[in-house]
Amino acid sequence: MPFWPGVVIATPAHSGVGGVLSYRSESPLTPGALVRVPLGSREVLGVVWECPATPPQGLSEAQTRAVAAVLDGLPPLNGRWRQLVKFAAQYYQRSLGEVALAALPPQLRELDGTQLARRLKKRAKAAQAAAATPGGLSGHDLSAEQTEALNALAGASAPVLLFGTTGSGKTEVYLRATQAVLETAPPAGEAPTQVLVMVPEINLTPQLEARFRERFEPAFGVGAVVSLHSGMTPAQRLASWLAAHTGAARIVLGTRMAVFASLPGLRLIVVDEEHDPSYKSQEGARYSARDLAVYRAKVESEALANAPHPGPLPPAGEGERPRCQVLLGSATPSLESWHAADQGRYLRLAMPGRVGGGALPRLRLVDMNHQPKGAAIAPLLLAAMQQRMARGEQCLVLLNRRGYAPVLACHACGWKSGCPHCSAYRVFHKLDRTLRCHHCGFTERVPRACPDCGNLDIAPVGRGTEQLEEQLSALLADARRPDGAPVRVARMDADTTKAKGSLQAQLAALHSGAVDVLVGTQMVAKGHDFRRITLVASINADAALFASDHRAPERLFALLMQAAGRAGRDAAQSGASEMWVQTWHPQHPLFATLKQHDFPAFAASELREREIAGMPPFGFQALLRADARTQAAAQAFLNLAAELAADLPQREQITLYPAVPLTIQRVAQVERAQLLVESASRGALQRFLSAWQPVLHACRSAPEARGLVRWAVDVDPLSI
DNA sequence: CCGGCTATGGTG
DNA sequence: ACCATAGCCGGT
Repeated sequence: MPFWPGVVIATPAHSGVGGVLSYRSESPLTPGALVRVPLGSREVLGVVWECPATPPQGLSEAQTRAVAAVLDGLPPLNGRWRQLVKFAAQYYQRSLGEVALAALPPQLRELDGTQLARRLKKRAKAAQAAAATPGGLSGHDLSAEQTEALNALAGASAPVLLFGTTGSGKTEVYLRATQAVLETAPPAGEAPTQVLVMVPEINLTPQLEARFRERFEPAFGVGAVVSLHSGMTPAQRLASWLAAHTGAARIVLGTRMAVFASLPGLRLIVVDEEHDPSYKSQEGARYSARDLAVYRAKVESEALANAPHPGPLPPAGEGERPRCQVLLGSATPSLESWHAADQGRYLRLAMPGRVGGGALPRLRLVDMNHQPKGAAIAPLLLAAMQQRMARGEQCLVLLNRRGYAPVLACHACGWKSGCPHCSAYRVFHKLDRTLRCHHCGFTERVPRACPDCGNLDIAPVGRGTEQLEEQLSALLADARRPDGAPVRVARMDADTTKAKGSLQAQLAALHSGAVDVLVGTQMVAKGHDFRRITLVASINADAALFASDHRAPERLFALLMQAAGRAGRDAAQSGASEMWVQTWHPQHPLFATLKQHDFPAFAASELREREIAGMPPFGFQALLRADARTQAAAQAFLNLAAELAADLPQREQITLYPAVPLTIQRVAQVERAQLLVESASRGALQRFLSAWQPVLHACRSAPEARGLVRWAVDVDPLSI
């Protein structure tokens, strides 16, 4: 008496109903079990989604093939995990199998049952060797604000938005909240309790991992804390994933991909810097790990593991403490989360003070209209920096542009260093004498003379971190530290940190005091704990003020706030810490709220504008993106898709905008275009997009779209 | 006339 | 997605 398991595999949506393929098996298989199944001429990894005892409709028994192997050494993926995957696939318009398989470590696809058994055995052995040594957890004193936040968190039934200023001790709150969860014994027969902590960038995992290990390994054993991100080797990723899946790992730290980790005992999800755009994936399923974290906590809290659709949450502050909580932390929350808190869907907890009572740096605006022409750094700012260094303090100088100059130009004929493959300029990198395209990677030696007219007078236009480093070194050549030594300027950006270990080395140099001035891109603004920095300067932030992207102001506010947070972390020095911002528009209202460190006022004003414009979080958006050999083909695909949407359900609640080229129209010889889809109703948008999907598949092979390379739907896009 | 590359189709 | 197959140019 055979069974007909429905299996999902890593294929796009058009194959089979919902992407579930039926196979045959002599014994019943548990949903969530991992299997190897034949597909055409090869064998692929799949996840059992259902296992009916009746044959699938419309298929004869002869048309179904037998499951090749069951990876029965592994416990099946539970119903809550499957519900998360199902939701993500539906919401972001991808196939179930694609999302499910992307959520599993890639190495799992290559292992057979025996190899897997060996890995699991190795894992179990390691876990035994690393058994916890009894003992308490070593923690510091908490501030009153931290204590209050933790108490409120303990009773919260809704997602919690921890609005804590830079230096307010959010990480300590995460650690204590984690501790409280891990110390709670699970009900008999249930998996050991687990916590997921997400950070926006791989760079930020090592220091966080160190803090969590230090705090929890003594009590929970080596191996209780694991990381999960794309920078790990396939073997490491598999090991971490298995540890999480089997419950051996109690804490998983990771980037956005970690939201899909199998965590059978999950009781708390922390999303640090929840506003960070890195949580939104930009390829494959374009999911928001922050939004999925909120959804996942809800699913994990459902009483029944296999409940098909989780119900609505009670209002914030009421009802039972959920089985799994979610804690979103930021000094400058996303407007989406802020609005959710305004509406009472999230519980907002504020920590406005800095640990140790230090003050936030004072904002000083430099009006660039009244500065000497061409000066990178205003004289007043330079003088302030010199004073700091004379006192043995450090300065951080932010410029969001790597390389020496964004363009190289010929003064005789007007040639510019354009990229032959992209509609963008190649950046001049002086150190290795190259022109590099930051979009497609195309790199060439800098030409000796203008390639068009042969003129030798080709010169950099604009300024990047390489040049700023050079200029600051020259300007500070005579500056001295208290010990009489010359001042040292260093640079930190993607170019100086890409070698393995170089970021750590640079951070160490800064901590040891070997560096006095650090020039860097936004990378330096993020999370790193700089102790002796008392002055932070932003050299050129204006571009973001007038960008057409409606999210530009909030990103600028977050960046400057975050950068400011690097200053004065050492309470002893914080009295006089300063944030300098050079701008051509000192009267811009953004700076008024920044000066007051008044994020709530900034958020309120941004939200008012969003509401008037029907923008998120008041309206809902999706993008249909197309890449093609020609711009015409890309737009033809989009226009056809729009035309053929005429009779789709919910069409009257949807606005389809005309197809337009992207700002950077061509990248790596591919022309790019997009079409904005808008609706006042999230549900209507969802139903429309689902119905549109088969139309889009059909448009793919339309003659006018000849040359189409690929297309994708981006739900809740970050930039439009 | 075979081989390599790109376009098209199918997978249970 | 991945793989297989069919269709178009170059060496011989």
